[in-house]
Amino acid sequence: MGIKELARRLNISIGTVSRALNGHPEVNAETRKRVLEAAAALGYAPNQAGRSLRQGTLNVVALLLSTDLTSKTDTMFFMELSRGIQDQFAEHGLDLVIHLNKPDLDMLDRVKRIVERQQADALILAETRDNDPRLDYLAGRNFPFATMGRSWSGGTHPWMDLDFDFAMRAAIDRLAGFGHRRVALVTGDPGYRLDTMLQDAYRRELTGHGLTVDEALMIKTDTHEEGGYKAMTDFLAMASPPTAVIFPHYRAVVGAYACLSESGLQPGRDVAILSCSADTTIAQFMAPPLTCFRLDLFGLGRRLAQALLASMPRFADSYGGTLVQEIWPWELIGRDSDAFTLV
Amino acid sequence: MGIKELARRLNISIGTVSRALNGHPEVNAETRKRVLEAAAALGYAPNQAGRSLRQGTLNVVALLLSTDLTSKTDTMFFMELSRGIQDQFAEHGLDLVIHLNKPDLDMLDRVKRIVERQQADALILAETRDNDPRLDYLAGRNFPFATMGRSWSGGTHPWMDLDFDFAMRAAIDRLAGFGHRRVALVTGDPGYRLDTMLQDAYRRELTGHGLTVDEALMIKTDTHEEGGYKAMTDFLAMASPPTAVIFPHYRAVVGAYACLSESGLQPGRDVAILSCSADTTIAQFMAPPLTCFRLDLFGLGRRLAQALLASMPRFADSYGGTLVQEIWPWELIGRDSDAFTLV
DNA sequence: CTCTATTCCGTAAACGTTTACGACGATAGC
DNA sequence: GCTATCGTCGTAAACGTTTACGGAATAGAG
Repeated sequence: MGIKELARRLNISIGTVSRALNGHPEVNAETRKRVLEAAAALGYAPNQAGRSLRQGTLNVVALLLSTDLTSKTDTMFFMELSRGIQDQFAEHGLDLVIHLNKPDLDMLDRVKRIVERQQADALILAETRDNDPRLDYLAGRNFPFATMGRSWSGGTHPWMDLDFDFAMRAAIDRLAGFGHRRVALVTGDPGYRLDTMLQDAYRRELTGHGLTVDEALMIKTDTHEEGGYKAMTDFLAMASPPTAVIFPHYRAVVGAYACLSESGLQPGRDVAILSCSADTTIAQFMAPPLTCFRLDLFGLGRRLAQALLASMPRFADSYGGTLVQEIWPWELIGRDSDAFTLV
Repeated sequence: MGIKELARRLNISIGTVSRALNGHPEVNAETRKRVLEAAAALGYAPNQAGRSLRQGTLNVVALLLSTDLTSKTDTMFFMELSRGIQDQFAEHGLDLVIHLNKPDLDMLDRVKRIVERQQADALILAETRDNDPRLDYLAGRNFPFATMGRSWSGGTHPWMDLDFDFAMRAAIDRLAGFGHRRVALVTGDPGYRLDTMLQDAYRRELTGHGLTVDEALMIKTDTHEEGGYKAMTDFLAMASPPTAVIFPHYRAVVGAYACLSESGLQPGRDVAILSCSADTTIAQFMAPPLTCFRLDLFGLGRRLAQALLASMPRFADSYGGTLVQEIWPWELIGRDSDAFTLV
């Protein structure tokens, strides 16, 4: 059922049929009605390959994630984010598809392949690194893209990010208010923009509160359960362990809880645990419930999609065409995991 | 940089260039070498739209998931599964892309769109229901697809599934061995094939062990943290609560743990908790560690991909062309959450 | 009635590939 | 020396759309 067959049955030229389907003005209202009805009745849907070939556009935007990421950090974050992105794209008939990159394949190669084979009209990248060759490549080819998370690379491209400065300030405010003076931070492997920003903000806020920065209290490790477990083990083995630990990634908290439980210690009584991650359902049901940050992931996804659309020539006029680089707000949700005053 | 431009620079016809790139035999070894080198040097990559239009194939297989699923159940399962699928597809130059369906869109409509607009060569579906119109539609259109999970619909299509009969037998064997006689089961909303199979197996194994089936001990609710919390609350409010509870979905366990903790009860001492879910890292780091099932998700993904490929005419000869409908094994990993003998 | 403007629609080219077909020269068989 | 075979390659059609262009019919203006 191509457009040719549809036109034949209607006894109309395929040019007119195409125009009718695509809402061009120069077609009689009566014939348009006939065409649309016939298309619906016969279940006609335009072939993407043909359309793409002609207009050089696919109506597909790809979100590239690594399976490494998805097995090591919070997958829920991206699922919710995707919902928002998709919602915004739907208004323009765009589809979002997720490409998962295998760990043995270089991310840059994967990006190149998507661009060169024209498998998407635009890209959304996450897991941005301090220096990220993927962004430089895309910027160099003038390929539309947006990132979740800042980077030093890529020049002026649209991005959305979270307010890590605020998060650290709120976190250390709270912990200092509870009387803590030895506050630790457990981040991921160096190189990710996210982690370096957290470290910087951590240092700044500590000194801002008149506390000394102890490098031994900054552990860089895997951001999943096992990393959290190991970090907590290391802390407990110290001569003077921290009284509070910030785990930006919530999955690390699960490991830390397990470690404490094995030692007969209890989060929220013996050690304060605080996370800078997005508030997932699980945080609320941990024992004790975890202090973390609530944000509107769906809205963030929508905004990220808007940022990208504003940078695409086809859609720029609908969005004012301005460059979007924004910090998305979130809010600290105090729960029991750190709610006790140090004596 | 189309093939035309490439041919022009080499002073060869585009036909020969195409043949050289695609490994056809009727091209001189010397010219093939020249073509391949030039293609690599100039960064030529075939345009997918053009290729698709001509051969009617995209080299893309879509995995369709609902965001409803991803926000309510175990996302890790599908991430790991995808790795395996992708690994197998890579051997044939196929790409896997994930389409997320918004809850307000009917899954069947989404399937239809992918098929009619030809956005993929084949489909992989999950979340199979007892009666699943998606499968009937695909089977009717003769569109290649495979499912993760059985169904009554769709006729003879390839699928992979988990051995729920074995899981229930192993679980109830173990719990009965610990002396339990009142074993509860918390499954998801009715309609999902997975849940009905679990319920059937549960009934069968209970009677097989000489235990009576108490319908009050079978709760159907949401399969995430909140559902687990509620179910456990209901159990505790009963006149004679169950001494053991099977939560097939591990996220529900998190809620159950929280509920028990609030009541001053401890899993693995006061109540036995056992899960039939795949063993994720988090299960191992819960307090106490969760008894559940270990399986090779990567291998399962590969096998699922093989099942699909065997049903696709293009690849059938590489796989013997036989129909694959298999039950994938898993193994019970006993941990502390249920490891105590009832007195 | 003529001229022009407008409305609507058909024709055909173009997008980038792959591939059936035929052509050409070289080699071999007789 | 004629034909048959083989290896290699160029030509052109085809895939399903969209759209620039031009033409026919109609309406409006004078």
